Amino acid sequence: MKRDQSTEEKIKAAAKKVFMTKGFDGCSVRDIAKEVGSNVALLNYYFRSKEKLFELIFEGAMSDFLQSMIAVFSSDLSLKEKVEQLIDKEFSFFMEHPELPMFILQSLHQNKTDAPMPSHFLEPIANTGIFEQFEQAKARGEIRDVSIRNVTMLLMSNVHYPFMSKKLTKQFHGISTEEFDEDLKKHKEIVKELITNYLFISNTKA
Amino acid sequence: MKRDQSTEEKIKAAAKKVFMTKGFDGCSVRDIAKEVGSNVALLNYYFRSKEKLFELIFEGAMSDFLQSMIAVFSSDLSLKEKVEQLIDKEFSFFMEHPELPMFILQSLHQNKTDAPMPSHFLEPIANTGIFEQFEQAKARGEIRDVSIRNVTMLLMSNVHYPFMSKKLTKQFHGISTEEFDEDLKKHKEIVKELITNYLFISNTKA
DNA sequence: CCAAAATTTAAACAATTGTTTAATATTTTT
DNA sequence: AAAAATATTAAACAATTGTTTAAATTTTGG
Repeated sequence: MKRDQSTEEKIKAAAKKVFMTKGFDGCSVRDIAKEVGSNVALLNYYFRSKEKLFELIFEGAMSDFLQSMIAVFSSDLSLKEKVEQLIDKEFSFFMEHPELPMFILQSLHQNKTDAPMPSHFLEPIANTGIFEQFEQAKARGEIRDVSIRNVTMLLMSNVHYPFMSKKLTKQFHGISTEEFDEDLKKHKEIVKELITNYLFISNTKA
Repeated sequence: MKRDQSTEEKIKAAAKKVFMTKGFDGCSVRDIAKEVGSNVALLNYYFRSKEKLFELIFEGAMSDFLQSMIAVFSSDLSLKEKVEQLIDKEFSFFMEHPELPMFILQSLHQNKTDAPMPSHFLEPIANTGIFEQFEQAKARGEIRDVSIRNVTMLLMSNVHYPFMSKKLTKQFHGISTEEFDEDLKKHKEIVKELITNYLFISNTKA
């Protein structure tokens, strides 16, 4: 029955590349077919429609997007160490996949996938016990009385946004990609210090 | 010659609305015409092409986007007051125009406008003297030895991102719009405290 | 090796895209 | 009020869109 896995995979890889850079509306199925080096009909043969193919790519991207968190949360580190590791790991992950945050947010923004986030995305995170660890640290007075939702917003803002704003930032300051990458590295360190200093009470003064 | 200003303005308003929500690729000129309640040919009569119309809307959006900063920077407040005011003003501005950050970053991301940012955008900001004020404060040891580029990245991340990530955040935490807006208000206060505490040396301890 | 199944292709489909043309309507100028 | 300029419309344009059809090719299983 199944002859060659690689064609289906080649299409997925091409679709990912094209969708990521141009967005769902910004490309045609022929753009993807050209990237594969093949025919348009082949895409529908394997994936039924452009929309179905996109949903597949999006789900994969969302999975990658959240996956990088889970490894950190699953470890048995202290909360502070987890926060620091999360920032480190997220930055190196997005350094490898800089288009990911924009792709995810843009796709959600334009209702390209209006279904609520499936529980199989969220449950693995909840299962790490990170939320309980957070509440316990709060109960012990180790961290500020701030909601985990606000900490999440803080973390995501500072970790995702820089990768989304590369063009704006470069133009705004008139800097090169190299200078921007330097700023990025420095930003990571600032964010780490900033957030741990804010969140962890006993450590506001070294 | 000019008979009625309102048609041209009506088209601009409709185009702004449609482009903002759907993006350049996500809408057709007929979508805009329908929003105006008129004909497709009329758009090209006034604006020559979809692309030209978009560039106009984009420039206006970018102008609004940067304008809200300039008022704050032009005042004769202290640097700390300016930072606090900037965060306040930016938040209330984006509360009124929540789609703006996503529209700007997405448009730049997809090279919908590849021209470098015109100097008439940047110069008004430089002319406020904010950069000099920053360097002087640094020389006097009032603030940390951190580049203004990194402070900018910090501010933009925390001010823009929350408005871009509304759908992701709501789905992630399974919360309502009202709850999200509450988080937003709290986020603003956190960011203000966080950044001033980090940046201004003498004020790390109240 | 041969038939059946799976894969790949080229071509066609109707619908939609941005733009233009040419005719009609409205306003302005004289 | 006549003429000129401006504004608005409907219709058509070729190109591109996502999808389907049907034929050709390749692979698989007996």
